[in-house]
Amino acid sequence: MPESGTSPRAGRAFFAVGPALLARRLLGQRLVRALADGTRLAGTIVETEAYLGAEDRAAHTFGSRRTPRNEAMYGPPGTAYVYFTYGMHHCVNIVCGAVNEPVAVLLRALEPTEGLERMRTLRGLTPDAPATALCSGPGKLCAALGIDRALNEDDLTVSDGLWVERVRARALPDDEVANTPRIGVDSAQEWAAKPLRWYIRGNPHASRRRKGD
DNA sequence: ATGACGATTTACT
DNA sequence: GTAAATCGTCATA
Repeated sequence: MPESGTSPRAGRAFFAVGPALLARRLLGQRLVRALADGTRLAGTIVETEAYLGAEDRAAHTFGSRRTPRNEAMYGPPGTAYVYFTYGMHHCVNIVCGAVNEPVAVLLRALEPTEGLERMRTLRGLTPDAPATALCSGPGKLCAALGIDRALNEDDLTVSDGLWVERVRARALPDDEVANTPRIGVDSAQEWAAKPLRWYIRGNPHASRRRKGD
């Protein structure tokens, strides 16, 4: 596959854990996108959120809701769940847990490492745009990497278009990670306050909207 | 068929 | 800080 000289691709076992654990373990790993023309884009995952499925009022699968849109959430761990929202943005999740357990991790921000010029083009930004403007939010990240619904339901353990590379064998130490409530789920009542968002402390590429960096 | 609503971003007051 | 942009999806009828 197109991975000479790179780190090993994350396989099924890496994703077959609960969403809170996967969200935590994805930090510091590399998300890679191969465009149709072969261009390789990549970035270090610096911000994630866990969505806990049937019990989680903020999740698309709350109450075990199953529709054409969220069908990917019921796929095997390592499946991409890409959805379109607000009439203009895409967001990408990685399904985890067990088969038929609709839980996933939303990828919220990357520190871009490969293909920054192309990312600027895809984002519609000028060549002098700062790197921190490229992937510092779930919608921005998808635009910068050319991720849309064509990738929905892709299996990241074998996909030629999108995968995760394990650039570190162990999770980041706790003192380098911050944990806060999720963004944009204020209407989820008691679930809005649960600390299910993680980001690399002090990293300038994370989205920022709440107090506490 | 209709209407309300987003797991957001950007531009403004 | 507030508001507009913009449209697919889903519940209701």
